[in-house]
Amino acid sequence: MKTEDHSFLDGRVIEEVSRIFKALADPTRMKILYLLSQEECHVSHIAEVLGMSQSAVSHQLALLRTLRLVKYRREGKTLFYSCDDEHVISLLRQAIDHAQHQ
Amino acid sequence: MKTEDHSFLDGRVIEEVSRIFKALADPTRMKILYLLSQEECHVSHIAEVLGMSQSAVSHQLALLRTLRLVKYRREGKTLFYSCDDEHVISLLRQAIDHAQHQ
DNA sequence: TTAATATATGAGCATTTGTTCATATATGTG
DNA sequence: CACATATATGAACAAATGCTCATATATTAA
Repeated sequence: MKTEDHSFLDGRVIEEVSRIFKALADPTRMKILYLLSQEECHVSHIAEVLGMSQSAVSHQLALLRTLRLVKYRREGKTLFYSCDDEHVISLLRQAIDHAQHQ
Repeated sequence: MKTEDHSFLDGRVIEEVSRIFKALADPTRMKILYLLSQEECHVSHIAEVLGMSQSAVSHQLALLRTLRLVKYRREGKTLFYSCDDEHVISLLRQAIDHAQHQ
Protein backbone atom coordinates (compact mmCIF):
# COMPACT_ATOMS: atom_id res chain seq x y z
CA MET A 1 0.00 0.00 0.00
CA LYS A 2 1.16 3.49 -0.70
CA THR A 3 1.03 6.26 1.83
CA GLU A 4 -1.97 7.91 0.24
CA ASP A 5 -3.94 4.65 0.09
CA HIS A 6 -4.02 4.09 3.84
CA SER A 7 -7.16 4.44 5.83
CA PHE A 8 -6.08 7.17 8.20
CA LEU A 9 -7.60 8.12 11.46
CA ASP A 10 -8.85 11.62 12.02
CA GLY A 11 -6.60 13.56 14.39
CA ARG A 12 -9.50 14.29 16.69
CA VAL A 13 -10.42 10.61 16.87
CA ILE A 14 -6.84 9.71 17.69
CA GLU A 15 -6.69 12.25 20.48
CA GLU A 16 -10.06 11.17 21.85
CA VAL A 17 -9.16 7.47 21.88
CA SER A 18 -5.79 8.28 23.38
CA ARG A 19 -7.49 10.18 26.21
CA ILE A 20 -9.76 7.22 26.94
CA PHE A 21 -6.93 4.70 27.00
CA LYS A 22 -4.75 7.05 29.09
CA ALA A 23 -7.55 7.20 31.64
CA LEU A 24 -7.68 3.40 31.74
CA ALA A 25 -3.90 2.95 31.74
CA ASP A 26 -3.28 3.89 35.35
CA PRO A 27 -3.81 1.16 37.99
CA THR A 28 -5.33 3.62 40.45
CA ARG A 29 -7.90 4.91 37.98
CA MET A 30 -8.63 1.35 36.83
CA LYS A 31 -9.41 0.36 40.40
CA ILE A 32 -11.58 3.43 40.93
CA LEU A 33 -13.55 2.82 37.74
CA TYR A 34 -13.90 -0.88 38.48
CA LEU A 35 -15.14 -0.08 41.97
CA LEU A 36 -17.61 2.51 40.66
CA SER A 37 -18.82 0.02 38.07
CA GLN A 38 -19.93 -2.15 40.98
CA GLU A 39 -21.52 0.54 43.13
CA GLU A 40 -21.86 4.25 43.67
CA CYS A 41 -19.25 5.34 46.22
CA HIS A 42 -18.34 8.41 48.18
CA VAL A 43 -14.78 9.70 48.06
CA SER A 44 -13.59 8.56 51.46
CA HIS A 45 -15.01 5.10 50.84
CA ILE A 46 -12.96 4.80 47.66
CA ALA A 47 -9.90 5.99 49.54
CA GLU A 48 -10.46 3.46 52.31
CA VAL A 49 -11.22 0.52 50.02
CA LEU A 50 -8.24 1.21 47.78
CA GLY A 51 -5.90 2.19 50.62
CA MET A 52 -5.14 5.59 49.16
CA SER A 53 -5.11 9.12 50.53
CA GLN A 54 -8.22 11.26 50.18
CA SER A 55 -6.22 13.77 48.19
CA ALA A 56 -4.89 11.26 45.69
CA VAL A 57 -8.38 9.86 45.10
CA SER A 58 -9.86 13.32 44.74
CA HIS A 59 -7.24 14.33 42.19
CA GLN A 60 -7.95 11.22 40.12
CA LEU A 61 -11.70 11.76 40.37
CA ALA A 62 -11.19 15.31 39.12
CA LEU A 63 -9.36 13.90 36.10
CA LEU A 64 -12.08 11.31 35.48
CA ARG A 65 -14.71 14.05 35.77
CA THR A 66 -12.89 16.15 33.17
CA LEU A 67 -13.05 13.16 30.83
CA ARG A 68 -16.75 12.70 31.70
CA LEU A 69 -16.08 9.11 32.77
CA VAL A 70 -17.65 9.67 36.20
CA LYS A 71 -20.40 11.84 37.61
CA TYR A 72 -21.47 12.62 41.15
CA ARG A 73 -24.41 13.66 43.24
CA ARG A 74 -24.27 15.46 46.55
CA GLU A 75 -25.93 14.25 49.73
CA GLY A 76 -25.16 16.68 52.50
CA LYS A 77 -21.41 16.92 52.91
CA THR A 78 -20.87 13.73 50.96
CA LEU A 79 -20.37 13.34 47.23
CA PHE A 80 -21.40 10.05 45.66
CA TYR A 81 -19.53 9.17 42.51
CA SER A 82 -20.60 6.75 39.82
CA CYS A 83 -19.63 5.77 36.28
CA ASP A 84 -20.85 7.99 33.49
CA ASP A 85 -19.57 6.09 30.44
CA GLU A 86 -20.77 2.55 29.97
CA HIS A 87 -18.71 2.11 26.85
CA VAL A 88 -15.48 2.74 28.71
CA ILE A 89 -16.58 0.31 31.42
CA SER A 90 -17.22 -2.22 28.67
CA LEU A 91 -13.67 -1.78 27.35
CA LEU A 92 -12.31 -2.19 30.87
CA ARG A 93 -14.35 -5.34 31.50
CA GLN A 94 -13.21 -6.90 28.25
CA ALA A 95 -9.57 -6.20 28.98
CA ILE A 96 -9.92 -7.60 32.49
CA ASP A 97 -11.70 -10.74 31.24
CA HIS A 98 -9.00 -11.29 28.69
CA ALA A 99 -6.21 -10.83 31.20
CA GLN A 100 -7.93 -13.19 33.65
CA HIS A 101 -8.38 -15.99 31.14
CA GLN A 102 -4.81 -16.35 29.97
CA MET B 1 -20.61 -2.53 50.64
CA LYS B 2 -17.83 -3.02 53.09
CA THR B 3 -14.22 -3.13 52.11
CA GLU B 4 -13.97 -6.89 52.46
CA ASP B 5 -17.09 -7.50 50.35
CA HIS B 6 -15.70 -5.95 47.19
CA SER B 7 -14.81 -7.98 44.19
CA PHE B 8 -11.15 -7.11 43.93
CA LEU B 9 -8.92 -7.49 40.99
CA ASP B 10 -5.81 -9.58 41.25
CA GLY B 11 -2.67 -7.42 41.26
CA ARG B 12 -1.28 -9.28 38.29
CA VAL B 13 -4.45 -8.69 36.30
CA ILE B 14 -4.35 -4.99 37.13
CA GLU B 15 -0.75 -4.70 36.01
CA GLU B 16 -1.42 -6.67 32.84
CA VAL B 17 -4.46 -4.60 31.86
CA SER B 18 -2.60 -1.41 32.71
CA ARG B 19 0.25 -2.46 30.39
CA ILE B 20 -2.21 -3.08 27.54
CA PHE B 21 -3.97 0.25 27.96
CA LYS B 22 -0.64 2.08 28.33
CA ALA B 23 0.40 0.61 25.00
CA LEU B 24 -2.81 1.87 23.40
CA ALA B 25 -2.72 5.25 25.12
CA ASP B 26 -0.01 6.83 23.00
CA PRO B 27 -1.10 8.33 19.65
CA THR B 28 2.05 7.12 17.91
CA ARG B 29 1.60 3.52 19.03
CA MET B 30 -2.11 3.71 18.21
CA LYS B 31 -1.26 4.73 14.67
CA ILE B 32 1.37 2.00 14.34
CA LEU B 33 -1.01 -0.68 15.60
CA TYR B 34 -3.84 0.59 13.43
CA LEU B 35 -1.56 0.57 10.41
CA LEU B 36 -0.31 -2.95 11.18
CA SER B 37 -3.90 -4.10 11.64
CA GLN B 38 -4.41 -3.19 7.99
CA GLU B 39 -1.22 -4.68 6.57
CA GLU B 40 2.15 -6.06 7.40
CA CYS B 41 4.72 -3.24 7.13
CA HIS B 42 8.44 -2.79 7.26
CA VAL B 43 9.91 -0.24 9.63
CA SER B 44 10.81 2.47 7.15
CA HIS B 45 7.37 2.22 5.59
CA ILE B 46 5.76 2.89 8.96
CA ALA B 47 8.11 5.81 9.48
CA GLU B 48 7.27 7.26 6.08
CA VAL B 49 3.52 6.76 6.36
CA LEU B 50 3.34 8.24 9.84
CA GLY B 51 5.88 10.97 9.17
CA MET B 52 8.18 9.87 12.00
CA SER B 53 11.88 9.18 12.30
CA GLN B 54 13.15 5.63 11.86
CA SER B 55 14.53 5.73 15.38
CA ALA B 56 11.28 6.80 16.99
CA VAL B 57 9.37 4.06 15.17
CA SER B 58 11.95 1.46 16.06
CA HIS B 59 11.85 2.39 19.73
CA GLN B 60 8.06 2.08 19.78
CA LEU B 61 8.19 -1.24 17.94
CA ALA B 62 10.65 -2.51 20.52
CA LEU B 63 8.15 -1.60 23.22
CA LEU B 64 5.28 -3.26 21.36
CA ARG B 65 7.45 -6.36 20.86
CA THR B 66 8.15 -6.53 24.60
CA LEU B 67 4.40 -6.51 25.17
CA ARG B 68 3.97 -9.18 22.47
CA LEU B 69 1.53 -6.96 20.60
CA VAL B 70 3.54 -7.19 17.37
CA LYS B 71 5.78 -9.77 15.74
CA TYR B 72 8.09 -9.62 12.76
CA ARG B 73 9.65 -11.71 10.05
CA ARG B 74 12.88 -10.95 8.25
CA GLU B 75 13.25 -10.74 4.49
CA GLY B 76 16.84 -9.88 3.68
CA LYS B 77 17.72 -6.63 5.35
CA THR B 78 14.09 -5.77 5.89
CA LEU B 79 11.91 -6.63 8.86
CA PHE B 80 8.18 -6.95 8.31
CA TYR B 81 6.07 -6.22 11.35
CA SER B 82 2.51 -7.32 11.96
CA CYS B 83 0.02 -7.49 14.82
CA ASP B 84 0.33 -10.37 17.23
CA ASP B 85 -2.66 -9.76 19.50
CA GLU B 86 -6.08 -9.72 17.90
CA HIS B 87 -7.76 -8.99 21.19
CA VAL B 88 -5.88 -5.73 21.60
CA ILE B 89 -6.73 -4.79 18.01
CA SER B 90 -10.35 -5.50 18.86
CA LEU B 91 -10.19 -3.11 21.84
CA LEU B 92 -8.59 -0.47 19.64
CA ARG B 93 -11.22 -0.86 16.91
CA GLN B 94 -14.05 -0.58 19.41
CA ALA B 95 -12.62 2.57 20.94
CA ILE B 96 -12.11 4.09 17.50
CA ASP B 97 -15.64 3.20 16.39
CA HIS B 98 -17.04 4.72 19.53
CA ALA B 99 -15.03 7.92 19.14
CA GLN B 100 -16.05 8.21 15.49
CA HIS B 101 -19.77 7.85 16.17
CA GLN B 102 -20.19 10.55 18.72
C1' DT C 1 36.91 -7.31 2.99
C1' DT C 2 34.67 -2.82 2.27
C1' DA C 3 30.65 -0.31 1.56
C1' DA C 4 25.73 0.33 1.57
C1' DT C 5 21.21 -0.39 3.53
C1' DA C 6 17.79 -1.53 7.18
C1' DT C 7 17.00 -1.61 11.76
C1' DA C 8 18.15 -1.50 16.85
C1' DT C 9 19.77 0.68 20.80
C1' DG C 10 21.97 3.78 24.46
C1' DA C 11 22.32 8.44 26.33
C1' DG C 12 20.40 12.67 27.09
C1' DC C 13 16.61 15.79 27.61
C1' DA C 14 12.10 18.06 27.89
C1' DT C 15 7.44 16.93 29.05
C1' DT C 16 3.96 14.50 31.41
C1' DT C 17 2.23 11.99 35.30
C1' DG C 18 0.85 10.61 40.03
C1' DT C 19 1.65 11.42 44.44
C1' DT C 20 2.11 14.15 48.96
C1' DC C 21 1.53 18.10 51.79
C1' DA C 22 -0.73 22.13 52.96
C1' DT C 23 -4.64 24.71 52.44
C1' DA C 24 -9.12 26.18 50.47
C1' DT C 25 -14.07 25.48 49.86
C1' DA C 26 -18.64 23.67 50.94
C1' DT C 27 -22.02 21.83 53.97
C1' DG C 28 -24.05 20.79 58.39
C1' DT C 29 -24.34 21.45 63.59
C1' DG C 30 -24.56 23.80 67.96
C1' DC D 1 -21.35 32.85 64.49
C1' DA D 2 -17.60 29.05 65.41
C1' DC D 3 -16.44 24.49 64.55
C1' DA D 4 -16.30 19.88 62.51
C1' DT D 5 -16.52 17.03 58.45
C1' DA D 6 -16.12 15.90 53.43
C1' DT D 7 -14.01 17.05 49.48
C1' DA D 8 -11.23 19.95 46.17
C1' DT D 9 -7.19 22.12 44.72
C1' DG D 10 -2.44 24.32 44.15
C1' DA D 11 2.51 23.68 44.58
C1' DA D 12 6.27 20.83 44.52
C1' DC D 13 8.76 16.83 43.37
C1' DA D 14 10.20 12.22 41.86
C1' DA D 15 9.38 8.93 38.37
C1' DA D 16 7.98 7.64 33.83
C1' DT D 17 7.58 8.75 28.93
C1' DG D 18 8.71 9.78 24.05
C1' DC D 19 11.60 11.97 21.32
C1' DT D 20 16.40 13.10 19.05
C1' DC D 21 21.06 12.24 18.07
C1' DA D 22 24.79 9.32 17.61
C1' DT D 23 26.21 4.85 17.10
C1' DA D 24 25.89 -0.29 16.97
C1' DT D 25 24.38 -4.49 14.65
C1' DA D 26 22.84 -7.39 10.82
C1' DT D 27 22.44 -8.44 6.10
C1' DT D 28 23.65 -8.04 1.30
C1' DA D 29 26.45 -6.74 -2.64
C1' DA D 30 30.74 -5.64 -4.91
